[in-house]
Order: sequence, then C-alpha cells, then structure tokens
Amino acid sequence: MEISNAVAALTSLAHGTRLAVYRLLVQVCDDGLPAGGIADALGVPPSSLSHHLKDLKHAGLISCRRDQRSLIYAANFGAMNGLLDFLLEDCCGGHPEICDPRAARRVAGQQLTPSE
Amino acid sequence: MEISNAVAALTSLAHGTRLAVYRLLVQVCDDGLPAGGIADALGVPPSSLSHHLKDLKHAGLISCRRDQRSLIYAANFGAMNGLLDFLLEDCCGGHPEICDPRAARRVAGQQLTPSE
DNA sequence: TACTTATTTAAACGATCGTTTAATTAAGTA
DNA sequence: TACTTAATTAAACGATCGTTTAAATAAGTA
Repeated sequence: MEISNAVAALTSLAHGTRLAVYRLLVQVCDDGLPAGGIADALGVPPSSLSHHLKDLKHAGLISCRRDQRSLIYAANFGAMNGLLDFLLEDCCGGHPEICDPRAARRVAGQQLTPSE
Repeated sequence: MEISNAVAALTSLAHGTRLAVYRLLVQVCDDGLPAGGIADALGVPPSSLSHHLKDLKHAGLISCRRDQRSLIYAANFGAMNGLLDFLLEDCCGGHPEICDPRAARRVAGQQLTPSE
C-alpha cells in the first residue's frame, strides 16, 4: 500500500457521517444496505450521503452492487486489513517479542496462516 | 469511545506527514524519538512538525516526555487499540462465526484474555 | 409514454486545514 | 548574564472540504 492510499482511506473515515456509515456497514457485513436505508438509519439527506458514499467507495473502503432500483453498499474488509497492515508495519521493529502486530492485522473473512 | 474521539484520531492520521510520523513512532516503539530526530528523518521543517505533533498528541495517538533539552515522542498503543475496537464494534453483528473481530482488536502490550 | 422511486451529479459558498516566517519559551553551558 | 540548542507558538494566507438546492440519471410500473 502506498501512503497516498492510506491517507485517502483515513481521510474518508475521518468524518462523523462517513465513519457512522462505515461502522453501520461493518455491522451488517456482507448483506449491505441500500443508500436510502443508510440515509434513513443515520438521518442524513440523500444528496449529502451520496457524496460521502462516493468518497468511501473511491477510497476502497466500501463497494456497491445494484439490486433493482436500489444500490446496495457493503464494507470492503480487505481494505481495512490492508490499512491496518500499513499502519502497524514493522511495529516495534526488531523486537517482535515486545509487540506482535500479527494479532491486529486480520479482519473478517481472512484467516491467519501458520506461515505468517 | 465517543465518535468525536475516533474522528479526531482518524483526522490526525489522515495526513501524509502525520501518518509518516505515527508509523515511524510505531516502529521505534517505547524508545520514542526527539522532535528534531523525527524532523530529520522525515525532512519536515521543525515548525510544521511541531504543529503535527501537537495534533497527534491532542488526539491521544502519541505522548511525550522531556529528556534534557529534547522532547521525546512515542506512540500510544492503547489509543490505537481503542480506535480499532470502535471501528470494528459489532462487526457482522449476530454472526460471530463469519467474522471474529477479536483477532483485530489488540496491539502491542495488551494480551487477549480467555474470557474475551 | 408518463409517472414514481432511488440515487447521483452540478454548482456555489462558507468553514476548516496546512504551511510558512518570525518571534518566543525552555534548558543547558561558558 | 550571555549564548546556544531544542522546540513551540502566533499570525496570515491560500487551498481544500462539506453542505445545500436544484437538476439529472436510472429503473420499474401503469
């Protein structure tokens, strides 16, 4: 991951509405939610929400699929894993016995492998 | 954690220079680095760096101690743990077998306990 | 086609952020 | 005290971000 990608992801999460959207999508996992459902749940005007969804999507944190007239948004857990890997890279470098960042690096749907 | 605290932490990390500072401090762990050492390592003017350090400190992500004339900054891993807890709270709610966020919640110096 | 629902896009304006230069505080030394 | 090193603070200006209103696109239905 390039630092610019990480900054984009963090910038996207660094906003009250977008953070609430992301956490909501984390909670509903793969089912996702339609834009209108998110707007209702959070009390955000559709236009404003749409801008924020576009931002989160552009940062790679969420993705969407169409279902009839609705666009269903869902969290992209791989992006969060990549971000955590980047944030904690070489944590306490040279002293892995003090700080094992491995435990912090995998989220939803990805298993730690013995070789790691 | 309140959403405003999480936004403050994420906003603080959502900047090229501050993110580079944070990652550098993660890598040196508890030893920390003096402000001047960080400025040299990253090629950032002292005044600019000072503003960013103040921001990271205010967000709780780093702390500092004085050693002679130098101020030594170090990452505050507890803050990152709190942020990850908040981000992934109730991940895939109701389906813990699909997504066990526990593995993503603890960093440096904190052990998972059997009861969690 | 005309209508409705779902959502996005465009444009504009106010608010916030980030950098720089210059001045200041803090600590140690001659 | 005067000087040096380390770092912060103040002020200002340009750049970026976020919201709103209004218009437009997309999909389904009568």
